[in-house]
Amino acid sequence: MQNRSIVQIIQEKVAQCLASEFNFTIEPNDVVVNETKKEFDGEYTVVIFPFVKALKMSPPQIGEKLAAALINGSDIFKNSNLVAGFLNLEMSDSAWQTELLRVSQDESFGVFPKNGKKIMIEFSSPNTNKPLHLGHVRNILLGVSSALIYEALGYEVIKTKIINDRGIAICKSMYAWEHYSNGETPESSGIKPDHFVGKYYVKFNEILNEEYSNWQKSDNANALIETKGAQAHREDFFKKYKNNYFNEYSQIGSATKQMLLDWEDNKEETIALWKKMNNWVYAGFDETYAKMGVNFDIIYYESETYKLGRKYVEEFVEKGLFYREEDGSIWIDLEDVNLDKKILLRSDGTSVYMTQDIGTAKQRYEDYGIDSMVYVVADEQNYHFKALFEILKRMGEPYSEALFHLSYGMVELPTGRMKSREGTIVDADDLIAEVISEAENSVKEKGGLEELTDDQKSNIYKQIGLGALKYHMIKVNPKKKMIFDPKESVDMQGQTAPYIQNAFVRFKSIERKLGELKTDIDYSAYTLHPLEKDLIQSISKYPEIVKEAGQQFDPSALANYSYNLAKQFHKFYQELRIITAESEEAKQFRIALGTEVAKVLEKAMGLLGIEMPERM
RNA sequence: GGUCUCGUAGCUCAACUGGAUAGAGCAGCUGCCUUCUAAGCAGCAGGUUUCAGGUUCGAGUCCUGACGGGAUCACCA
Repeated sequence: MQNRSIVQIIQEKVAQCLASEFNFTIEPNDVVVNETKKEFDGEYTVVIFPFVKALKMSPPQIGEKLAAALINGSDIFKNSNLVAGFLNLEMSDSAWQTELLRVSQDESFGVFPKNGKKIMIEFSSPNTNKPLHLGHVRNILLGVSSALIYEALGYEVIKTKIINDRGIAICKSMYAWEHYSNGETPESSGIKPDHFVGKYYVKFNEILNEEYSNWQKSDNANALIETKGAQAHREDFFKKYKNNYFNEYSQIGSATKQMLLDWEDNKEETIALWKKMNNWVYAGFDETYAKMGVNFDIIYYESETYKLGRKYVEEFVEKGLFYREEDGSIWIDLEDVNLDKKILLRSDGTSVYMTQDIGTAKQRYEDYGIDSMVYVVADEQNYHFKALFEILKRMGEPYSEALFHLSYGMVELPTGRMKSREGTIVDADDLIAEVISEAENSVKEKGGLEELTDDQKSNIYKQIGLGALKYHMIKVNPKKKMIFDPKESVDMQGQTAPYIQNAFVRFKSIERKLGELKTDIDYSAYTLHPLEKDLIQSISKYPEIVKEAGQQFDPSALANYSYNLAKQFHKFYQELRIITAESEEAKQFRIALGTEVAKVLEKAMGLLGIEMPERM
């Protein structure tokens, strides 16, 4: 990127005038320049209030003098008006022309120079016992777009996921498959392999539930109810007791736990089964990732990282940062920063979640020498990450000031939270298939693509359907929990990706009709329409939006920006002619303007992982 | 109960991080296709920003309290 934007120039002029007229020094960046509200004349507004105190003058006094100085001192201002403490500035046509030219000549507009820094972004991070669902989709979209945004900001980005491939959950699927599948495989059943494994996870729970409800009628259970005095609320009691039952009484529970022990002992056949089933899951996941356009630079497996933190914990006990309880367990006291005492190693010497995360963080730093690290994880883990970051800080890790938890709100349905028990989990593959087929219906109903090949058409269905889904999820500020209405996710009207894509497509359609372009038309004396100024103003601020989206880890800023730009373009398109414009200057100017709008739309949506079709 | 977090139109979301009369979309109602793709445009209607105080030139945004949701407080991950 090169040169200064029109806003930066205004800030500089204001700072200069404040210095020359009032002998007041201010950094140009600190001058507040807003877009002027529609009901006033002008395009940019300088807020005077902040200077009032320092200058000991009233807002009108400052405003009038400043306005006079600005307009006399430069030909970029055409006019001004002062309302209360707001100085509204009307920019000259030549200023807008210059701005459009600047944008169009900047090959890397909105792409910042390489800054030599490495950032690692962890997202997706699934368990291997069931397929991806709606919650993962939000996570993945945030991870992907954050990665793209940081690349545009000049970082070297390393995308990673850590797969939870071990533990009791996967053993459940393994157990159920071993005992109830009759050797069925994804190939033999024709089921997508991750769904296939998920099917056996469900199967396990069915069997467990059956076993449990039988047990509830047993003498054992009755005696237990008696001793706990829970006769009055039996059902409630059993609901809460399920985990205890699994650990203490259940037949398949103990068989599954044995499987986990065998796995830890590296028992050959258990490992073989584990690998077989996990590989099925990975094959399934990869299909889903491919459909969403996701890839990773490095994958970490918990089966490999779960032992990592232990030696550091021991090391820092010696340094006095952690302490050992009498039973041998190791802790850190974080109560002085409003967190609790956290356990870091169990009394039997085995690791907990926190131990692994400490080890993995150090491992990643050793692997890549990263400058910062982002964890895309739902906000239910806020507490955990606060504690983790505090611990790494106290350990004096060099990257500990550059850790960020991209904490996002849970996805809920209009009927409430998704519950596997109630079968309300929205499956990622189903959802993707549905939005694509909805896009297909919509295109066919509308017509106009008949001359394209089947491949081209199916590609367009994907671009529209996936665009709609991705946009629908990413337009919401990540921090907020979102209510996902499946009906609305396939909408193609209003604030949606297809609306934005359509603005792009409309201009592409014009481009195709233009034929050979005359490049020698001089439109520098052309008088701009207000709608054209609006568009230039919007395009101009695109780099700032990218920066903001990155700094705030908020891709929704780009989603909203894209929508507003598309909306302005649709209005422009509706009210002004391009090919049949009133003059050759107008035509050329509008083509130049439309070209830049289309480019920015494509870039902005690109940073959200959304593609633009040429036609739709 | 402790800690954190959220509360904006019937619904889903914005509001440039303290700036002007709080904006969009959906849903509802009116208009606009022999003219560059109507997945569009123009318009109507919809609000005491949960409530009560405070801070200041100025508060949806900051502080205090109340009410109402959510998350979390395991030798689970």
